[in-house]
Amino acid sequence: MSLTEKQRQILEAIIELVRRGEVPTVREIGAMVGLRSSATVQKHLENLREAGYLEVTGKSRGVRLRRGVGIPVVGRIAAGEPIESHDAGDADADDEFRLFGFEEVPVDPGVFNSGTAPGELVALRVRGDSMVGAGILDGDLVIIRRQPTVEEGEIAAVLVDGEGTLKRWQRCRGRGGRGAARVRLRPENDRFEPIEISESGHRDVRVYGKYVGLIRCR
Amino acid sequence: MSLTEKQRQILEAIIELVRRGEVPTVREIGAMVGLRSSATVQKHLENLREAGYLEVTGKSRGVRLRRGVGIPVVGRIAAGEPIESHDAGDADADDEFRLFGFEEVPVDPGVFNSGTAPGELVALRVRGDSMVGAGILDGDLVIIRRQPTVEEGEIAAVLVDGEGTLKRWQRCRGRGGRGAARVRLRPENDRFEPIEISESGHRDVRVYGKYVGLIRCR
DNA sequence: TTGCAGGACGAACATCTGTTCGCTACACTG
DNA sequence: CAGTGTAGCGAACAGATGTTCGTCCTGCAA
Repeated sequence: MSLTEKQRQILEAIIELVRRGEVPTVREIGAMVGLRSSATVQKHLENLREAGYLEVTGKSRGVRLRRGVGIPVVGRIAAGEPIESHDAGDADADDEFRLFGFEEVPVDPGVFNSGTAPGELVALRVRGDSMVGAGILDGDLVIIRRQPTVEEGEIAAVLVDGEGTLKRWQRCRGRGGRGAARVRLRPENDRFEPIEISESGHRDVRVYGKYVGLIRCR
Repeated sequence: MSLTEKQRQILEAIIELVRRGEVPTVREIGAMVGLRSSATVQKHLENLREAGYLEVTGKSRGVRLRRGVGIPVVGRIAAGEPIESHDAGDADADDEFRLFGFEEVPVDPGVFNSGTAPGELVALRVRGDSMVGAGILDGDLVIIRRQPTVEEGEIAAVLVDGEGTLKRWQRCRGRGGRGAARVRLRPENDRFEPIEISESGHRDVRVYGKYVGLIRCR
């Protein structure tokens, strides 16, 4: 059951308005997506409601989002041996995921976004304790800003052969300064060994995003 | 410039409605506080707006709270030697504080409240690293649920002679099982020593609240 | 007493807003 | 071709909603 193009447009318009702190009317939503008749918008709203994306009270400005305002929890990530994260490696499903993930932490993304565009944050549940030295415990929710690279020494969510792990990112040149670049994924726990990977090797290493924050609820 | 009783009532009514996920109208607010005329409510809203508590758009359901929906940051707390927390020991200013604190983390309190009544959570900025063993770092924002006692072994914000510190709470009977009860405040860092206090002694020890969560933004 | 300010009421008004109805257009299917 | 479903438009309507106006009451100071 996927959304039509227009339904997706309307849903995103509502999310955009809500992120601005507004509570839209039917006609305002219509104006956002270029629909002149409130009746047309209403048909779409009804469909979105049936699909479970909205609640509609019937009163004025009665459209309520069921998701899309917090930070989506898109899966789990290993602090230890890499485990599969929800949408790892599935770039196509990614957009859908970020908007309509199964679960969401009702936290204003602005808490973790310093001036960056909204919508690029995801949360991952930590499994394992290889990062306790950085104050990241088993069960914590780490906030990851999606980006393809990170700086030397930053903590990153990294995909190793499609499986996610949370480690400190270090890049070290091979011998002689011109050899194959290497990546070292360093844990923050003496009981774990760093993972070293030659980039020209057979293992696939990709930065999924940068660690920008953490939420713990006990 | 403090609020009149009626203004306070109205402000709290709005906060209550917003916490329920509603966006109130002038008349709905009036109904909450027992005012029959929308004109009366509007005068109060205008005053609250001038006092900086609200924004009013003029459109329908156009009342916006400037604070009161997130978790208030009421001060700093030591993970190390006790330091003064914002409203420590000032029970009278407490209610005002919790509603209208200087700063607020825009986080749904429900994230940290499991079934408990809303409004009793505060956030404190951690200073020091005596709790790194529990994954609580310098600069973290700890979420504290206000309560007068905690269970043995739980982490608590404790007031020692009016100054706040974050430690693991342990109660130990004095010699012979009937001696003066003692309190031990145990840090989670080998470089710090526990604080031991005899309850019958001259030092004032009070639990400020229980550590229920943490937010870190880097 | 007079005057004034705060608080409250009810009525009235102009929009705003959700909703409904009828109509058209297009793509697809039989 | 007729039938069906989706998408769109404009008009109209009833109720919701912010706003304004005039009035009344009470407490307080001059």
